[in-house]
Amino acid sequence: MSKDITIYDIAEKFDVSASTVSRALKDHKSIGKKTREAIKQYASEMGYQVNSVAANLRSRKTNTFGVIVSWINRPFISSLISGIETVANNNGFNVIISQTRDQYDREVANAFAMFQGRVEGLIVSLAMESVRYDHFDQFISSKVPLVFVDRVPEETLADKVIIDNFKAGFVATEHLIELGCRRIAHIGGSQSRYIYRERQEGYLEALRKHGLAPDEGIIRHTQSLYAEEANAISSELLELPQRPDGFFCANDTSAVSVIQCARKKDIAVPEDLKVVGFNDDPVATIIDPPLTTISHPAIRMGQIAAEHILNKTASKDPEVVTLETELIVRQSSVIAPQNIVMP
Amino acid sequence: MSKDITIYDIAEKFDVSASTVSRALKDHKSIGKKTREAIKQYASEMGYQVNSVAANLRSRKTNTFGVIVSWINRPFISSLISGIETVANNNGFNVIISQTRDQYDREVANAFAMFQGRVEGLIVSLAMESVRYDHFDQFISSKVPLVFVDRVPEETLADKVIIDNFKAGFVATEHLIELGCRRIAHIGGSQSRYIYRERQEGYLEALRKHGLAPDEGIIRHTQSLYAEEANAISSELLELPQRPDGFFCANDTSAVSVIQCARKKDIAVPEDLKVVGFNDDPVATIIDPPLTTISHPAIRMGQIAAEHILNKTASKDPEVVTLETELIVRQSSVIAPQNIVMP
DNA sequence: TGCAATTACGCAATCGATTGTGTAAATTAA
DNA sequence: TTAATTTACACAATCGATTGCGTAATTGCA
Repeated sequence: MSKDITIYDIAEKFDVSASTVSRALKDHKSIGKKTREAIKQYASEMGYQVNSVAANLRSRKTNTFGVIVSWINRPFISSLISGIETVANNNGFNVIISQTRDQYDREVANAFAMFQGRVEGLIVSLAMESVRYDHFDQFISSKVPLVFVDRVPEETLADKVIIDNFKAGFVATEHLIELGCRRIAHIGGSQSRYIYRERQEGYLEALRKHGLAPDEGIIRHTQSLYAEEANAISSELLELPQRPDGFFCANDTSAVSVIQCARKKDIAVPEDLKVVGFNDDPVATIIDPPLTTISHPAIRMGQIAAEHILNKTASKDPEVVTLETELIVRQSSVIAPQNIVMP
Repeated sequence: MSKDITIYDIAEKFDVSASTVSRALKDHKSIGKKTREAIKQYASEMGYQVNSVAANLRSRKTNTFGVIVSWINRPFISSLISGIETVANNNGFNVIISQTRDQYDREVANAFAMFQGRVEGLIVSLAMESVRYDHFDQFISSKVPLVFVDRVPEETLADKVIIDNFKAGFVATEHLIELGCRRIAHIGGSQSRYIYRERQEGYLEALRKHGLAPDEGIIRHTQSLYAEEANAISSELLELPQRPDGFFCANDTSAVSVIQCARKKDIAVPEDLKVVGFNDDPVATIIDPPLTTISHPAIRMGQIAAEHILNKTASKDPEVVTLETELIVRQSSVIAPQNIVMP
């Protein structure tokens, strides 16, 4: 920031006061037409731009949203951010982003930095590790709009935009059962994250409904849902004497690992092993066979979260928005797929 | 932003001046030890946080970087941003992001918004459409550090962090030639983007070096390098009487399209058709056969760009940093791959 | 005890833009 | 022509934090 031109410079030029310039520039009617036009003309010639820092100080606003996510470079997250950015940008807001790398302490640090930065709204998808949420209390008590998305706390501390993870887990699992699977494994995420617990609960409920006994041995949890962990788990499970005939995975990355692992072991998918993932990442249509998975409306989720912040005027009770998902059936579960819209 | 506590509140409490509080809080030695400690103690109890807007106004700084990219939710871009964010965050800077959606007018609008927001540095990856760059002049003339990454203008208006696209295109194509391909098609990006022209030039140079005549009919350009366009092109080219025996694609998305299209037509990859992509997106290892491609150091590129901005003190001449890439050989080009490090 | 050297702070301007209130000058109405 | 309005703008405070300069009070030393 070098020596920019200010309203004082313009005021001096026209031998008027800064307040006149300020008003002229925003077409305030109390400024005479000639003066107004002359000032606007000159300002635009000189490339004047309001100093938003000064304006923000005066107005006590920042026009900025904060976003805290685990990693930006995950398909779901980057689409989420894309949705947030679109809405924010269309409404004159900036978006500042920080990554927790799934670490609790970074989440805390980032939350404080965002608060100090006086963001006018915060959108958060929790770190895998976090089990305490009091670093968000400052937003709530200061009435800064706060929206959790996707990886949300179980308690309703603030607005949430989510999907019905239980139902999705249930639908995915029932789909496998209806296709004849009787021994369905589950690769889940950290059970300290509500969404992964819910997906697992949905899975368990589907087993229960169909009279299948859950087997602790083939229900596994990973720290990160990364390929490495999923590879290790699937290669172990696929060597079991009683090998699973189905997998419900809490994300697509791990589902892809299962398929790749099965191929190495010459296990036919979907004939001998049916796999369902979660998210509908781009890889889902690339893997062979294409992955049956749960669609996850990332962009819309971001848009809705951003809109929630924009519309958050009165401090109403926390609101929970649940978006629809869909089971997208592809060849990793059946030979001739057909989409099933969730009721 | 509600009624936060300010240094004036604290000053009143201790019956000192605001300047004393300000100095005490930053351990200025000219403030007596007792006063200093008492003030700091009280400030932290009250949860005082400096109003960075006010501090920024006074210091004429914003501690903010701007980033302008085409789409956040592309693997390369989101990794780039991840790298930028990491460096910025570690140095106390915020990152604000905007998407051009590959539209020139949005790029212009975003550039002006960033300038008005007084970012202290701007990192840009050009929109596919942009052919004029004068909306960046304001940054240059105001000496706001400006770094172009990846999709850069041909002229060196400002710092650039790039890869050697010509060399990469050359290496990729020569790889195909050495494997016996004699009729190599190219799916390129918009030729108004320098990087895609360079990739194509490298491709052409490899053909030339090996005495192969380029065939305009199998050199195609897409607007977006999206799957749809690439599908149409590859399905057309693979129906040609003189069908190509190799494809060099300017990104992985289109290379994947080629492979999928070939499979539909029962063309064996790599036996009857060898394919090389660009970027090493996650899908490269998921597609079957895994895709031979050019590694693209997205995260490092982002880090370096951010570091450049941090270190930009004197207004030196524009600097160009060229990062190394690597041809990553996988089964889409040879049965038994082996990596080739580019010299 | 007297004077110089510290110590410990306060004052006031500054960073630009904004806005409520006040007031000359110009215009209108009577 | 004079009083009543309007018109068109200036003043000054405000948003919080920062900082150069100045000064009263305390301490040190001879």
